[in-house]
Amino acid sequence: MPQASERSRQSDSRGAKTALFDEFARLAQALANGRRLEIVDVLANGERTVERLAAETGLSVANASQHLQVLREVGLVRRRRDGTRIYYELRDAEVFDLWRNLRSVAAQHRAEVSQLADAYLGARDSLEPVTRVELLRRLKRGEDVVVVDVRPAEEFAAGHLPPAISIPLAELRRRLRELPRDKEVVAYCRGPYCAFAHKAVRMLQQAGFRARRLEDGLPEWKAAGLPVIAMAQRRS
Amino acid sequence: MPQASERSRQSDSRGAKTALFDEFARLAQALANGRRLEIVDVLANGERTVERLAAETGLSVANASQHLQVLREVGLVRRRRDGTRIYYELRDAEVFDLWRNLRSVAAQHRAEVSQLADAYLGARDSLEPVTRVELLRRLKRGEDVVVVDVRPAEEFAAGHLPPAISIPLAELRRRLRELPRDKEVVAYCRGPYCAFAHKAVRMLQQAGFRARRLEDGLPEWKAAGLPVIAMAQRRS
DNA sequence: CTAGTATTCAAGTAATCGATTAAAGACTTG
DNA sequence: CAAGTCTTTAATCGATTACTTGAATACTAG
Repeated sequence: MPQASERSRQSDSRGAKTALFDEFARLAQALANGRRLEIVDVLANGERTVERLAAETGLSVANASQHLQVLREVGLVRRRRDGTRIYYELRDAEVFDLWRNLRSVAAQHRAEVSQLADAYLGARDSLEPVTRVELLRRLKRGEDVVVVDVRPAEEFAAGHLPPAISIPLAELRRRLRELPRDKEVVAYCRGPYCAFAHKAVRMLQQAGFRARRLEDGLPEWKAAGLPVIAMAQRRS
Repeated sequence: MPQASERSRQSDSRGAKTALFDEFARLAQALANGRRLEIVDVLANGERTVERLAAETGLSVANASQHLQVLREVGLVRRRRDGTRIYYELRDAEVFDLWRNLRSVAAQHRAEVSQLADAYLGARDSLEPVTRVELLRRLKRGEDVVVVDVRPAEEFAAGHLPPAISIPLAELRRRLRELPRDKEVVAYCRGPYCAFAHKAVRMLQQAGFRARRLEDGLPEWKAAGLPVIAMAQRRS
């Protein structure tokens, strides 16, 4: 944006309008990077240190830190210090709404997105995912459903569905015996573009379980105003 | 984004995730420019030709066209041809939601935005704006309110509040006599970051009218599911 | 205070972006 | 089909972006 700074400096009416809309654009600019969006998607599940974010997104620590500065400058995330490490989190629920709105529009209007989603998440679900409403109804009726949170244990601790048990995807294979074969297993993770639950359901189905995926993840559940349980916070 | 294209080309799991989130980012990228956001804001009020958009945003026609291609490539706008000219419009209501969400987050978290908004729109309203709910209540009660749409006549024709009369800002000064002095005048335009209604209210107040601004514009009214009247379409 | 860990900053480089200008396309009208 | 209008494309150039590497900063523990 070559002239942007020049035009923004003006103070007449057009210049003021330009400057105002450039400011809105700066926010979009902060979201205009796939790695930053991955970071936002992870942070929607709870705060993280720079190092963990870097590990989860496959970025170098320095690079992750730089991305976090970009998000911080526009107010999308905030941080708190705990001893030598720094935890980042989304500024508030509206930031998550924005990310959800963005990906929703992208998914609706861009064929590329659903193709790439299939490529990443695996082919379409063999079974329809369970909707939030359906899950709630079945839980209330006392039907036989087991809800499994397959995210890392830390995220389960930061907040999870009330009836859920925690079996991180990495541990699922060796903890299959903890799951009942006479009930349906419903797995969830970080959201519709997180691969954990997809993988978990495939693994469970191959092992002979009746398993389905919750339509989306914990952040969406929380955003829908449904109850979430958090465990006692760990401070280093 | 130097490596983006390389990484996107991979087909392993990380590469697939990278490609997927890069695709989301492409949408944000399209919004990451102040001029394109101005275009979106105008288009929320109805379709426009390239030439008109260029005039309204102060861009050259070629430049406006290029921005429109960017928006079109990601599916934010679509176009229809009418003889020699081409009309662009927002793809659907969700695109407007996204823009609104973006500017809402920006306004909430960034002090710069409200400063720049004041600089562009003039100091804070001397009177609180009228909320949609309040206006509806007063209209239903038959209280004395006159609603004025101060946008260009074309936009009024494309859709307006049922009780509104059209007096484009440019004509307001010489059409003051059409407005009653014993009623309150409520002016609206394109939205909270459009200067028309602000200017109209200042002009009216200086001319001795009781005038206030509707809290935001027609697109938000429509998005709230409230009734909108459109006049017969003009085809070239 | 020193060593150690976590995070941020700074410099360098390849890729991308945005505006201008000029030329080419697309369609209508005579 | 030729002239005219509206729109798009191509080429160019300065500015910005993202990642890497290496060094600086901030804090804790001993």
